[in-house]
Amino acid sequence: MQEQEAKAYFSKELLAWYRVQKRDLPWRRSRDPYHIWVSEVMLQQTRVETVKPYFKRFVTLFPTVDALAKAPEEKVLKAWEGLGYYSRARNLQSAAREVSERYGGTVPDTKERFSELKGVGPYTAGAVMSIAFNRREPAVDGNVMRVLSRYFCIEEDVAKGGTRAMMERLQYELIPEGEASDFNQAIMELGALVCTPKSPHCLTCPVMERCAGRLEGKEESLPIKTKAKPPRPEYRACALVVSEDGGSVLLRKRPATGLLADMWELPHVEFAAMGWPAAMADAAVGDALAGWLGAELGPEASGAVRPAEPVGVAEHTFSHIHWNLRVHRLTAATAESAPLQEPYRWVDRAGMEVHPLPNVFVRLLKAEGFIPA
DNA sequence: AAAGCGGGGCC
DNA sequence: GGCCCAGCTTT
Repeated sequence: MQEQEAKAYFSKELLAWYRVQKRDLPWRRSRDPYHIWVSEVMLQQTRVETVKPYFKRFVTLFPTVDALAKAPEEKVLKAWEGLGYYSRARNLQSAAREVSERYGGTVPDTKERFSELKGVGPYTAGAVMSIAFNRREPAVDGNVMRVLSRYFCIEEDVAKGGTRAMMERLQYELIPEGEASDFNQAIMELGALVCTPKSPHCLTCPVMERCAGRLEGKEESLPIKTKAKPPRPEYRACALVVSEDGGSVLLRKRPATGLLADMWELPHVEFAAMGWPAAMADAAVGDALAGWLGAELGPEASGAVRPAEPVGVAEHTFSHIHWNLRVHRLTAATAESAPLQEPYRWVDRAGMEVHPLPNVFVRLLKAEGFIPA
């Protein structure tokens, strides 16, 4: 049957190509399932080049499951700072604690057990089980969806759950006996290096001859995916409060759930939540922000917060929200005269090392000279 | 099934 | 400036 031949051809040629072309990546130098696991979590929605330095630093700081389990959460988040999707880090540490307690620090080697851990979904479970233990499990990510939808000319919407399940069955059939680790890495490698989202390099593709999408002239239009909604705008006033001696800045810790959970940030507030007009002039924003922050900090500090000057506008786009931050420098009484209560804290330059900040605030503090560029 | 959840690279 | 990406969790 022709389809069986197309499958056997795909598996054989892809594996041969991978043996020659595979990249030397930091996590491929380790056989430690924990290291493979860390790399797979970091690689969720994140490019290889971005992950490389984070991975090296992370496994140096936390070389074993037990080391990660014992570490303070702030240190883990700090090691993740700038990578985004911070729940990945918190879930990974939670899972490490589970493995440490229930399995004595040994990573489970079955998909059933491993999948019970926090932050481990179908992709990560399949990836770690196949790559680290050579188990025959599919691991369908964006690369695999793209490669399979093109090679087999699958025109179903890859955002649908049913399509994903079909891809998993297909990938499972394609895995040659005893070759799950290399084959799964090979198909992802092809997606990363050759079968790229835009302008795929078909002429150097090891399976071009029998690629149905290519033969139909659809390699650029596959995979078919429904578009994401545009992010909704949020207009916010943001306070850059530097202490009187210039050595500290006022930060606050975010709640343990939701956007940027457990991260630190400059205090800010949404215009709409305060009933402020979005088109408010700078002077009015400074006054309103000072009044709001004074109330936030409590009676002792109230009235001690005063507007200084507008700094400018910082913008930051998340996958679902677009922040427009009107940043103002403010002055405030410092620790001695007005003790702060949580979640607020004065943090000096050295203290920045233990306070994980989202990138938008790191950039802001660098631009204002508080963090060295 | 849809929405929430970051950030950077690429065209 | 828009689009895309080595996903998981919650609702």
